[in-house]
Amino acid sequence: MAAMTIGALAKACGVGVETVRYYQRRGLLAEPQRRPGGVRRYGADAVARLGFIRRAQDVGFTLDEVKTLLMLGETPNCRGARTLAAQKLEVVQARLRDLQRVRRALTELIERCDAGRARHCPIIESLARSA
Amino acid sequence: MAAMTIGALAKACGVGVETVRYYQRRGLLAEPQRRPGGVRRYGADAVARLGFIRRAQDVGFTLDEVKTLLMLGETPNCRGARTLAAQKLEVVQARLRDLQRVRRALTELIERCDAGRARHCPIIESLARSA
DNA sequence: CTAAGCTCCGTAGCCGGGTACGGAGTCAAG
DNA sequence: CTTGACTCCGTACCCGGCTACGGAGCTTAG
Repeated sequence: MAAMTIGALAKACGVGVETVRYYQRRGLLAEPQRRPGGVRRYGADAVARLGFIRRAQDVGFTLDEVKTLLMLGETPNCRGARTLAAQKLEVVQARLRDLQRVRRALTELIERCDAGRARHCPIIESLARSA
Repeated sequence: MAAMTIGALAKACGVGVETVRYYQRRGLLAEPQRRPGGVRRYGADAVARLGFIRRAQDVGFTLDEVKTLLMLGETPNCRGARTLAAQKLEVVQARLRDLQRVRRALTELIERCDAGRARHCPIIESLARSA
């Protein structure tokens, strides 16, 4: 049941083989035990850890931040993880504000275009004007 | 009044000299006239065009898309610009949805952390659980 | 035993949007 | 006429997160 090859682990977690090796190089996954011959053998713990990495990525942490979270998880330190999450939330909120501004701008461009009646393309004209 | 060097143009538009040269290589800015000696000389039209590029970038167009917009602007073709803007709006809206999901997730992590009383860090625990 | 298919490894390339380097030429002020 | 600031050019490098390559060696089904 345990003792999967790199390919089996990758498939179980929905990532590529190269990605697993890459995480190992980045220090996110520990070097596993090997069979004589050199082939990596993984257990259920590796599946869990890889899952952690993907979920942390999904909520917006970079691989370096995920690495920090993993270290924090080993020596439980809630303050560190909370700080990291709060910082990330700030970044996400700033990006949300930016994108909302962009959405408003694009919506207006398109509306002006659909209002028709302009001699020149209102999208081009809008971008050509400063401020 | 006109006839600025690359440095003056860059400063006027708030970009770096290398950026102007880069836009030229990318075909976003036309190669300008040169003084004997080879120094580029720019007029007010270059300032306008560079401003167009920055504004279009600000609303989320990639440099390749900006290039397309600029071409559309020369042979006014409203349909092309409208299509590009509508596609970009779709992408922006999708990204907004993603980020809102991330914000919710992070907010929940932090709230759970602040609720206290857990034996282990709830942020780490949350990421460690699948689904 | 063989052949398919997985795994090993290091290194290089991809995307987008620049930034940095470095040696040579040019230009304007003092 | 010198000095210092600016410009010229091509090329290489940066970020993050993979993905591809290629020539080995290992493993397993038939």
